[in-house]
Amino acid sequence: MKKMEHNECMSALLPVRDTLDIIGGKWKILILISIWEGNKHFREIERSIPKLSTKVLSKELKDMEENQLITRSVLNGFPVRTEYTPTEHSKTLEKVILELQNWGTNHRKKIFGDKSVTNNSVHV
Amino acid sequence: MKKMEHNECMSALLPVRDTLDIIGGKWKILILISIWEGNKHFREIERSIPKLSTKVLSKELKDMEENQLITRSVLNGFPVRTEYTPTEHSKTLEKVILELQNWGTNHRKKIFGDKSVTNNSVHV
DNA sequence: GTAATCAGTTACCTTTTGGTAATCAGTTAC
DNA sequence: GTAACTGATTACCAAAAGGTAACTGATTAC
Repeated sequence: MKKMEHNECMSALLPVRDTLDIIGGKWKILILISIWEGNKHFREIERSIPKLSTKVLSKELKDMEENQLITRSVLNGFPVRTEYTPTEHSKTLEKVILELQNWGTNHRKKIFGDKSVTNNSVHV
Repeated sequence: MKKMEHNECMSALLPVRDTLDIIGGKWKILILISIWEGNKHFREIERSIPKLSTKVLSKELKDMEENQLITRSVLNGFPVRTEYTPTEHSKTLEKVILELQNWGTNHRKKIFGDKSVTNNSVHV
């Protein structure tokens, strides 16, 4: 594995910040996955994610469009419909998300799962 | 690559949330790397990261200790010193961080860089 | 005209996160 | 005893993120 270098201000971490800004927050990954799964329309996405409000969804979709994770197109018709579709670029996030998921799973095991815990001095 | 499944509430994403909670925020990764690089003491870590305040550092170190990313030991002596050392478990984050870094770098290229610009015109 | 659907926006509020500055407590050097 | 270093904690603020609920506009169905 590549070794991480330490320069003046660890500017190698700027991209890390970027990524965290783009997929961080409470809803972004949820929304992205919902769209990946085939939900295309605003209300459809909204309904697929419990507790997500229209305001937040609206804002997140804008961010995600800016970051080229989705494209938005308006279909003129009966009740006007918008269609959100994932970009190819968005697919490159799958690997990142799986890595996060993986680590989280192992971390959970590490923290709670080991019943033969060797850690006597756990402080509250 | 493993396919992502969609269940009732996408509970497979709970671990993703965990991970983001643990390494998210403005300072956690910075602090972790500083410690990986060999900074052991409170002031040492503080000084290695510009703009980081004692209050925030103090809080983040506690969180990181709780999450078993570092261990804290107090050495009694002259001016009392504490020593923070990275755990083996923390090392497993390297892969995750590199993945985030990688994606961020490529994303930057995608968004700004398509003119064969490497990294000259990076805006902060 | 009334209701209902789609796709949002707006105003207002609460919670979380981060930042500033002062202070505390212990110890050494002068 | 006063300053300076260590490792913090506390009180007080400011900004960002997130939540609630009402409302706009357009169109279709009744």
